[in-house]
Amino acid sequence: MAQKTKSAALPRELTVGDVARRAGVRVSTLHYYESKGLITSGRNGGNQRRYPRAVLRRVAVIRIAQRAGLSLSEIRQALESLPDGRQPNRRDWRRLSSAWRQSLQDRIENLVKLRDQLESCMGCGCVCFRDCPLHAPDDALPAPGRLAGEHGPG
Amino acid sequence: MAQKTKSAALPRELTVGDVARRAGVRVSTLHYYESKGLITSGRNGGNQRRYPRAVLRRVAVIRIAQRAGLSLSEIRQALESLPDGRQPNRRDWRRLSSAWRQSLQDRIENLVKLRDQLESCMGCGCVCFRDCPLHAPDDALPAPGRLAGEHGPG
DNA sequence: ATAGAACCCCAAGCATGGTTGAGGTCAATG
DNA sequence: CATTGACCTCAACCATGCTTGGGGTTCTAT
Repeated sequence: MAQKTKSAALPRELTVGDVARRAGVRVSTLHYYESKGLITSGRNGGNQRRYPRAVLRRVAVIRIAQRAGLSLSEIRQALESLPDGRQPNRRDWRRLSSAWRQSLQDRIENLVKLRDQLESCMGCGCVCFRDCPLHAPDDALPAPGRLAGEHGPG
Repeated sequence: MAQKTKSAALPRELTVGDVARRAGVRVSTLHYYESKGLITSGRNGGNQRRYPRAVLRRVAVIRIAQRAGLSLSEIRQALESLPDGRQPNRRDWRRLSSAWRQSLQDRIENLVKLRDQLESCMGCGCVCFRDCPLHAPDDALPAPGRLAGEHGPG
């Protein structure tokens, strides 16, 4: 027996159930991430997934990146930039996080701009939104199926 | 003839095409908004939609709210709080914008927190994300089909 | 009067991010 | 050895926010 459902002492390999429980996601989500190339798994004799403990960090990082507003495909691309053979180290993660921090920063700046103009602009009596600083025709709307009031797309 | 495709002088009523052009959205989007109860339209003798000019502001407001991270159903609810008979005035819009500003503010604060913890946390060597301030198990992920890197369920 | 643009409605389709369920296998326990 | 829970795959489904297309009508210009 490798590990129990009720976590035994420091098992070497994790089952999907283990990972799901520890990472706080559903098994179906892990399957989904795998299908999208965000994580990978080994298989045991009976074709069941077995994960190294490092997958926990990986999943955590994926979730964090989602909260930062990245799509799964963006996250996948970023993760692909991690070293191939060896385990990612501190430096590797730090590199990723810097890039993400920047895009997060941009997002924040946009929202702050919006916030600061919101009241004056919606409160004003102007007829013509075309001249309004908030009227951004080609501008980025939330991508369908994403972000949220940091709420939770469904 | 009420108005031309190429805007004549201050037409009283707008066609869908007019609204689409002026508001910078597709006709299909206006149909969609109507189907979701975000806007309404009158009809002419031939069953074609006719809009008062006020719809322009309404659409603009919808777009702004989307950028602020609200879902269409949240926006619809907010718009329903507008006065029924008369045109919304400055005060009405201001009330809406205040509420939205607050939710936008919350969103921003969350993202800032995330940003400030991102580097230290992803860069750190900790094994256990469960103890990490970035590990927010039940926490709000972007709602599927929404927001985006201010990009696009979502 | 007639062509062509613009409009109508409806159903289906797309993308994202998952979840659910059916039908069947594997593994740990008594 | 049998049960039971965990796992497997695959297809279908859900929600959001639209877009596309088909078949038919109405407008506007000439």
